[in-house]
Amino acid sequence: MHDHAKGNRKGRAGRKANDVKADLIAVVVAVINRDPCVLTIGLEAVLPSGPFELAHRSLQSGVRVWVEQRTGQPLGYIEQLYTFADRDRIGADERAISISYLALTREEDATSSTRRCWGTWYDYFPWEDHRSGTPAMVGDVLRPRLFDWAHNAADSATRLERRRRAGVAFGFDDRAWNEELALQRYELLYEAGLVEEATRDHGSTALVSVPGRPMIADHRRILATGIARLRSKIKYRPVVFELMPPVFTLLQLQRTVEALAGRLINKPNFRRLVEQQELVEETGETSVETGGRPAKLYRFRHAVLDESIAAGTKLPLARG
Amino acid sequence: MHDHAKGNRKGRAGRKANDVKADLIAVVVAVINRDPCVLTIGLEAVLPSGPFELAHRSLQSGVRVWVEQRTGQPLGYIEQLYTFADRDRIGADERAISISYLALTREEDATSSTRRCWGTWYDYFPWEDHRSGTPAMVGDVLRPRLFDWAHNAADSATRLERRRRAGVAFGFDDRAWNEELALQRYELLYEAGLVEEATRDHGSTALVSVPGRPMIADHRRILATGIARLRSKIKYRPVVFELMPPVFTLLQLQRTVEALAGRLINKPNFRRLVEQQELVEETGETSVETGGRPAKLYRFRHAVLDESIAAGTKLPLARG
DNA sequence: TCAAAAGTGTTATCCTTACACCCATGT
DNA sequence: ACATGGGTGTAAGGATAACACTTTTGA
Repeated sequence: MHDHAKGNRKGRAGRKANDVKADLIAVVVAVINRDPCVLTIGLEAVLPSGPFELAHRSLQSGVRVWVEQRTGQPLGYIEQLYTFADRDRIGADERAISISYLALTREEDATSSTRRCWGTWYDYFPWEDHRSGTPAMVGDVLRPRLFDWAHNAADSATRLERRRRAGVAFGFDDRAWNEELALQRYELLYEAGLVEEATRDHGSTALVSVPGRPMIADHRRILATGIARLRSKIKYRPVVFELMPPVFTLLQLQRTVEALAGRLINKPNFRRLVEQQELVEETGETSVETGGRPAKLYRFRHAVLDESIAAGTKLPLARG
Repeated sequence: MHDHAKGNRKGRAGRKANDVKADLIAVVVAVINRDPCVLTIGLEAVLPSGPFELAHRSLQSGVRVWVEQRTGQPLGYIEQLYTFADRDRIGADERAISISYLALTREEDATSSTRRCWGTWYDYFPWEDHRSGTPAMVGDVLRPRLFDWAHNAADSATRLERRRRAGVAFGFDDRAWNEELALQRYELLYEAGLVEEATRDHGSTALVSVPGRPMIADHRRILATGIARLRSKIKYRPVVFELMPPVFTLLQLQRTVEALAGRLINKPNFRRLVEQQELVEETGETSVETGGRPAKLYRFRHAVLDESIAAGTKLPLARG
């Protein structure tokens, strides 16, 4: 969708002062060995990207071209994440716009090219993995640092506000952890000056950063946006299957969802959920896997993509 | 969010062949007299828009500037909708990118400027208003035309596929109507050549269009995107209040939601839903309105924006 | 007195949640 | 035997949906 033509545009004059550079940038995700991985290029923490060019048929196909050229990784599902503009740079006569995309794929080729570099996203966001309980660093490091930050605010209204925001984002003060708030958490840490990018951007070096690998420019924020979007999307649209092999067991499926969500889920209930929504069908085969009773193998029912597009109604409609 | 700076960019060379023009374009919504209205400029069916300029602090502030300059309408809530590129135009050496936004506001000023022009969005999408039952045109016009289109497909697989897509989008064949599919419906009609924009874009004049006012360029598709987004969003985020006066009755609130959703909702259940989620609080006053018993007046509890950010969990978490 | 809108209650049903428990295989 | 993972059952609690009914005003 969003790919058919725009009509009836007035002819344009030549390039003008307000023209901008448009960059395409991709968060490419695969789950490898129960770890949610993101594709970076070279040895640096850099997301694959490139300029949008005349030759590209559309923005999406531009993303495909760049990623496949630079990493050799073919992409499956793609969706747009967000578009943002550079902040003014003094003396610059041009600005750049970044259009970010989320892409899902499978790493099948064991021959990991040097161009292709997969890394767990929890290297960048160690506070996001709650599969073995809340990480110690959340209580030991983030909580005191964030509370300090709150406490150092100028007025008491701001102090309370910061406390509350930290509490909501990280589940302090008896609040529940919400895995979908990945972006808010990163932005809060940035605002509090607790990630390297913040001190780097502002030229200050005062605060010691919190654990978690930084990325170039604002790539870590884009990655956080992708994680948040994916964690929210798996709940109402069957996108997980883009990350699965053609045939899989229900536990493999569960582990994949757990990897993305960063939390453990209840096995019996998860199975019922999947079966009840008729997302999968048995292949008839069973797997001869590591340890335990052989598991039935399933495949994704591609038909569900057509069928319902799950209503998702929350409105109490009349005379139903 | 998404407004802090990008760091460490390499210096850029001067303008290059791949630079593009970036347009900002806004779907500005208000509900006036129980009708969901969209802001257009002049007498034409044109959404307010303008180029992104060096002077703008960010994309969002650029949208605010343009809309307020062109229409005098102050904007409240704003969110990004989608970014897309023009299709190649033969011989063009430049392309344009459109970044579209959804904005919510209230029309308070009864002195409707000539610059400001509000029109029901159901003028553009008459098939979307199901508040008085399914519009006759859906069964009388759209259904036969879409079935013809399906029937005229080259192969039988495509015929079936088209039938199914039409059925899902418009609720044919005993399917339920889903108000969130506004964009799919428009795109289906475009693909079937049943809206003016389609024949205009392809230079053909063969088919007679279906009722519904066309817009310039692809503005109608952008509007459909905004409608779909808003219809989906009101279900899980309290954005309706951006469209309400500071103080209102529960029935006014219900009518506003109904206007947006294009369907009637059940009064008692709606009230419970609102009260249960503690979205509003009584002002203590009652309204002396048109006909019937005086209604309690409510105001939005802005606190809810902070509090929960409603989990929206669909995963069966373990040992919760 | 009636129309119109405000507001309350009650029930059946479904979905989610939380457990408890048994099955099949390899070592 | 037991560890590991596969797989089923069930009962409590909450949310939703459907509908019936009472209250308060103005014309």
